[in-house]
Amino acid sequence: MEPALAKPLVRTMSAQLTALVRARIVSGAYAPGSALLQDALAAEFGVSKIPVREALLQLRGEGLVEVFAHRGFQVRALSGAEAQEIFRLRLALEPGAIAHGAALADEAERSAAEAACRELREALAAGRLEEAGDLNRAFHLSLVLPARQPLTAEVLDRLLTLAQRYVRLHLQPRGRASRAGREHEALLAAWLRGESHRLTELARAHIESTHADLARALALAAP
Amino acid sequence: MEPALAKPLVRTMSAQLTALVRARIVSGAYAPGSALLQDALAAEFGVSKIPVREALLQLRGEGLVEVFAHRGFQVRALSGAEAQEIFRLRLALEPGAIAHGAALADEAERSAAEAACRELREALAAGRLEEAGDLNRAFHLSLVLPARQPLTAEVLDRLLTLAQRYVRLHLQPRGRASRAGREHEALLAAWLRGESHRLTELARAHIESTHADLARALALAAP
DNA sequence: TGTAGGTATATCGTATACGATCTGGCCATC
DNA sequence: GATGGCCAGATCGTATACGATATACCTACA
Repeated sequence: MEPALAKPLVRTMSAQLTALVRARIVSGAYAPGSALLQDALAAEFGVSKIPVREALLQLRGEGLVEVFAHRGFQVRALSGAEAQEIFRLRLALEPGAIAHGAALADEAERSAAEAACRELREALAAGRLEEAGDLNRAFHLSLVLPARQPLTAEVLDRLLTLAQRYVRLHLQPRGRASRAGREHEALLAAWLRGESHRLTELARAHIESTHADLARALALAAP
Repeated sequence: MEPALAKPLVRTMSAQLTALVRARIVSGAYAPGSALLQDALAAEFGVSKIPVREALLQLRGEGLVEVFAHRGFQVRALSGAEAQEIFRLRLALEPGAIAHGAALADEAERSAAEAACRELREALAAGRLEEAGDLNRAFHLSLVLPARQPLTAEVLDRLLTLAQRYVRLHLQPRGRASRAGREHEALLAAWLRGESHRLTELARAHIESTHADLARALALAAP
């Protein structure tokens, strides 16, 4: 994978296509359940089917795409049950990882986290909701990466990416953005101070409040 | 992915190759760090490079293979740090998932878990260590699958697969197998009785003891 | 009129072929 | 004698091409 950890492989077509198609799925440009035709995508991007297939298979591994042998690929459908799982898994992993990150962060990583928080705040203030999803993920990751646990970071990165499609659904509510913003500031402050216990508590509360907002939005949207 | 959840896709070459190469990596037939040449593998299996590439990319997503653009694939190296992470993640996820599974298992799933435990025990008793790794993973999964949390099951399946290469390293010690066997029996008994609290405790203890044995073996093996 | 079977078409999965990229060694230069 | 650039070989990544598979429609028949 590499939703955001992408260091290698950016020199190949399939890697670029992976990033592009992932962005379109996460942003909703490719709707849940819609078909992803290899020939059509290849023609659209001006490449052959092979890098397209490799990209789609990669995204299948990330849980964004579903594949049916000899019948094609489609964007994975959303479901309340999956959302439950994503947030349950994040609750189990993220608070601890953030606390670890706080304990081990060096100066560069600390200012990177501050920068990520600021960029997210500014994007929300400017109403750039399109960027907000990626910036939110980047901020959360910036708190985790200093823990130097690459496998944990990768799992969390995937979960954050999966969560994005759901979070998008309830970003509209007026109050949501400002509350999330306050929670982010508090989280960052405790992280910078290394208040381990308070930090895990804040992280837990933030994930839970996000999930609660989402559950409410889903309940309103779907009968 | 589908180390063991493989329902679809078994009708394609790349899916079969994925399973085959995965088995060879997990069993140690392809040693950590060794190169995986596309042309050589294609020739060996009598297919073209394309399904080979797809299989290797899939295994990269599972964390068993590493890829360097334009330089090829290799079996991922082992490291004590990664082992730490794997077991830390399992500790965070598996006890809860097993407890959920116990609460929701139907009759068929209960006997499937019993069967998986028995097969593992018999393989160990017969000294069939090659099969033991897969059977151990299957047993752990059989406790989790009834929770009907596919994403959680997939994450755990991947972690169990990653763990296999490390566990193999310390399966030799005489006492290990019998202690693991006792732990499995106790785990299964509590699971069947639905003793949620005791169950999570047993699961935690089992994962920790496996990890402790491994850490000791690694300390002995590597300076 | 409803259902089973066969055929056409679209799409997939893989083989073949080829240009692109990397590595290692040789030679020129400092 | 060490350093830096060039060349050859091997390997990779992708385009093209083709056989394989599934779906949908259409026909024949109960």
